[in-house]
Amino acid sequence: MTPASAAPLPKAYRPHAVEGRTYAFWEQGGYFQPHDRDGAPPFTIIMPPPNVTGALHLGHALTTTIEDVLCRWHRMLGEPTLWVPGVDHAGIATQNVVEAALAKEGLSRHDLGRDAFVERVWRWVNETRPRIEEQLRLMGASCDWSRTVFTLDAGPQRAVRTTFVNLFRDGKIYRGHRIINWCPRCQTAISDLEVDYEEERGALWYVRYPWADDGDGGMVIATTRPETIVADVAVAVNPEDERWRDAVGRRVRLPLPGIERELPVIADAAVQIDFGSGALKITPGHDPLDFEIGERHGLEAIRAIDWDGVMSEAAGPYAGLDRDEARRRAVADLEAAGLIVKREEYAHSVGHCQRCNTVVEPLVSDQWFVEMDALAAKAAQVVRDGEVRIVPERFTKVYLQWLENIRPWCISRQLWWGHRIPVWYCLRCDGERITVALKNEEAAGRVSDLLRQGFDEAAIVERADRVQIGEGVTPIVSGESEPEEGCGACGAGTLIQDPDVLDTWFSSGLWPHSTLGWPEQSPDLRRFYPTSVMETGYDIIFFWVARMVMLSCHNMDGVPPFRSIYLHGLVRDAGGRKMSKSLGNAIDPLVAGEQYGMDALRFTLATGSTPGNDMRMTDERLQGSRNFANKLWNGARFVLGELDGARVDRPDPAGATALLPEDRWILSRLHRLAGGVDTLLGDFQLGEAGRQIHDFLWNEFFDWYVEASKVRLRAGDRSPLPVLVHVLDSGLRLLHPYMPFVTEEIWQRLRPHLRDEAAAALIVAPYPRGEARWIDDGAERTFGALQEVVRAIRTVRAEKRVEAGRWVEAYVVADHDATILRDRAAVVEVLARARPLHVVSDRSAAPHEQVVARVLSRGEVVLPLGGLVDLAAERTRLEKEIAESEDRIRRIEGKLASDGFRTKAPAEVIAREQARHEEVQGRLRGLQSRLAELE
RNA sequence: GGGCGAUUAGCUCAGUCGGCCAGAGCGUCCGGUUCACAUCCGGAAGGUCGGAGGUUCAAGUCCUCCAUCGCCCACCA
Repeated sequence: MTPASAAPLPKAYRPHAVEGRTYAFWEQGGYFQPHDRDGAPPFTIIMPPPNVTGALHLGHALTTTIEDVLCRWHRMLGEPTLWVPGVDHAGIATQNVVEAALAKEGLSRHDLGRDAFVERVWRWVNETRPRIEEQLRLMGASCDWSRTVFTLDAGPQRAVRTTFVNLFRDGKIYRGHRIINWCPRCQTAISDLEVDYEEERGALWYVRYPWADDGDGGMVIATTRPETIVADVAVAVNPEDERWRDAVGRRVRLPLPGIERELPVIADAAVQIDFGSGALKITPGHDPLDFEIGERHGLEAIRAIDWDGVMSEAAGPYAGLDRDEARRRAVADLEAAGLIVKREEYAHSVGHCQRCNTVVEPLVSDQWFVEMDALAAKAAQVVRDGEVRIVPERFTKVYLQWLENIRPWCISRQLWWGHRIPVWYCLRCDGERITVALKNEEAAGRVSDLLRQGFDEAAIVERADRVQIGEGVTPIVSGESEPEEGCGACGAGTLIQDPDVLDTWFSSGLWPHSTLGWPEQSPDLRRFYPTSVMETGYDIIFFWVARMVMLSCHNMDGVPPFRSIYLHGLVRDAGGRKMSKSLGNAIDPLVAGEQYGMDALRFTLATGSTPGNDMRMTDERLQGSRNFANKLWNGARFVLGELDGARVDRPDPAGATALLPEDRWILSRLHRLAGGVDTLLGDFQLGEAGRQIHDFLWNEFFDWYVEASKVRLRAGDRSPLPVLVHVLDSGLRLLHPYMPFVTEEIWQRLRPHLRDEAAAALIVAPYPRGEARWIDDGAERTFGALQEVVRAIRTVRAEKRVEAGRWVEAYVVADHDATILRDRAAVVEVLARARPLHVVSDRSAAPHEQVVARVLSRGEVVLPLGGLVDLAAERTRLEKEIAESEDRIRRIEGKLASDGFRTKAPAEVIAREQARHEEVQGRLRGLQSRLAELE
């Protein structure tokens, strides 16, 4: 850190010269690590780990800013503060990026084989991960880098396996043959949450299914997916539906040519009577509702669409066609057969893969699931009981409703990048049902066949590239990398691991405890769990937040992972659109930081947002924040310049009488602010707190106190220095969480002037608390009167076009406030450029001719302006003000006269109204007598 | 189909136990080279707080309905 005596401060704040150096100073000082102080309870935030896939965007910047503000605040409050940084391996997203890179070389992941592909991803991750961490450093994130975690590190790996095994043994994880969402492009199952539904214009075809025993009639059935007719196994109607009562039990013929199948008509309450014709074709292989109905009625699920979205052998004449082409052909064939009764334009929502936007195909397959009911009940309970608080509160309802309607979570993904499922199968016991493709297409087939071809078991495991597990295979679940004892059933058979990996969110769900060492009972886990706040965007409340609560409660004996959940909104562009690379409207946080300074970016993000609401980011706002940093810099430059090497004591409340009114005023304002900020930050109202700090520093401290202090300083009186230094020091402390760089830089230069300052750095200097003994209503009122006089004179000057530099004589008629105005006349003179200032107690003591007067709330300002006075204009203005005052008095009197008000309003409010009444009355009298003079 | 949010000055937004004449930044207009700062200083104009009811002594704030925009959830064959 540059010593304070170094080069003089440049005229404008230069972020680049400060940020990197200051961050290094903090990091080397070890301030980012938690330090025990008097056994104070710790403050802990686990950072939502950014994906390794890319650069930080403004959403990350917002997260980082809010969490850093909270951490810096709590650190300055003296709490041992821990902010754990981390990075997420981001299964599908990362695999897609690396596969896209491979595709440019004309390769697929299968050309490389699993091991080589995973190695390639690791190489890429090792390049991008440091970049992301570097970006967090540039933002000023005060997180503990000695504890940084990657979701695929050994610790989290172990946490994932342990959780899987425990849930499996509890019967909460199981392998099931069920319908799932399948992305034909990503070639993997995805969970319900990873499907985005988009409204699409399509068609609803009404198709006649002829009776099996009577070719003329039949049932008319509406469908949006004629290509799935090939996989129909039944037709269902509602048991209450009178129209179809006689149909139940009969059979219809599958209407497409080339497939001979009769479909029983069944009754099921899930069928809606008022939709379409009331009859529903049942395709358990390709529709979730049909699958359920099929389960109830023991129907077969035919898979007519294959993993790649192409019709399978089961589709008969349509086999080999793409599903879209198959639809067109099916419609054409139905039309040709005269079986299309009608076609309606129809808008319905179609599921798309969140990652690649491909239309998702519901398919029946073998996947791993988590049974959620018990986990969800617990997660709901801790929120309902208030053990965990959600901010803003309205998201509580959203959270609870989701948990109450939860369904099993499909956690297996047919990817190579991620946490491998800790399950093995025996080649000897199950070799008839396991299919393996070996690397480089040496061979492929069932294990039993490969063994016959001469591959030994070890070679198959070693060279397995793709593995498919058939039905009925017995899983061997193990928390260790491989069960040493081998197959329990046959004793010694070679094992092959389940090829699937887990949904990324499974490992993310363990984050609050896996980062702290679980399943080890580590010192960090004991000390920092449960964490204090989970801060993230409302868009991942289900994906991540709810799952963290569920899995953490399960693993940590029912103790929820955090006390508060703070949800922020999305950052949008100037037009309110979501920022995205493809729209080209995304502001890169690092570019913004480069341009305006990181403090400016942070301040804009922190003060531009309110809890849970989206915000817009514009260059204008960034400029405003940059200007604020510069204002602070220059204000500090002034104070430091005046100090001239002096050391000062803090103002002493016991000696408060030695302080002048403006001193007591600014100190009172400061403590009022500090008290408010304390409350606001405790309630996660970062934006409001930041704005108040901004307004105090600029509009009160710099605009009024600093200007007022110049009166004494120029007269050689150094008595304002302790107040200037103290308020600047406190302001820097208050602002530090928001604008850490510029405040630390200034503070390091201010520190030598602070007598007995114990803190070595602002980042660990105590945060100001509002102290009641400094609150001074009298000083605030009297200085407020002084401000009113100054403003009145300034307004008159501006209206009358008095040259800015010219001094004018002024009279103030004052009664109550005469003392301060007389004592501090010099301040009024300088701020209003009015000299000499005569403070008189009666209007008659001020001149009447050729003057412009302003009636104040108490008293009057009179400026003898000679030829500038326009009597007619004065009269008009006075009449307008009189009318306003009279109107106001009428309203106040109406209120005071009301029985309801006098009997029901609090005494305090009544007193306030009465005082106001008197004040306006006084003002009105002043206005009237002034008008009378002009007549 | 259900739920949530937004609607306040020309623009972007604050306004969280209902209680001064509803605030800020930007923009606009007028005026400023005062030795911290033109990334600045002083002044001004500009709002029936989306609409209609209601509760209350008192409503931008609470309740009901409506309108427009946006979001989330849902097995819309």
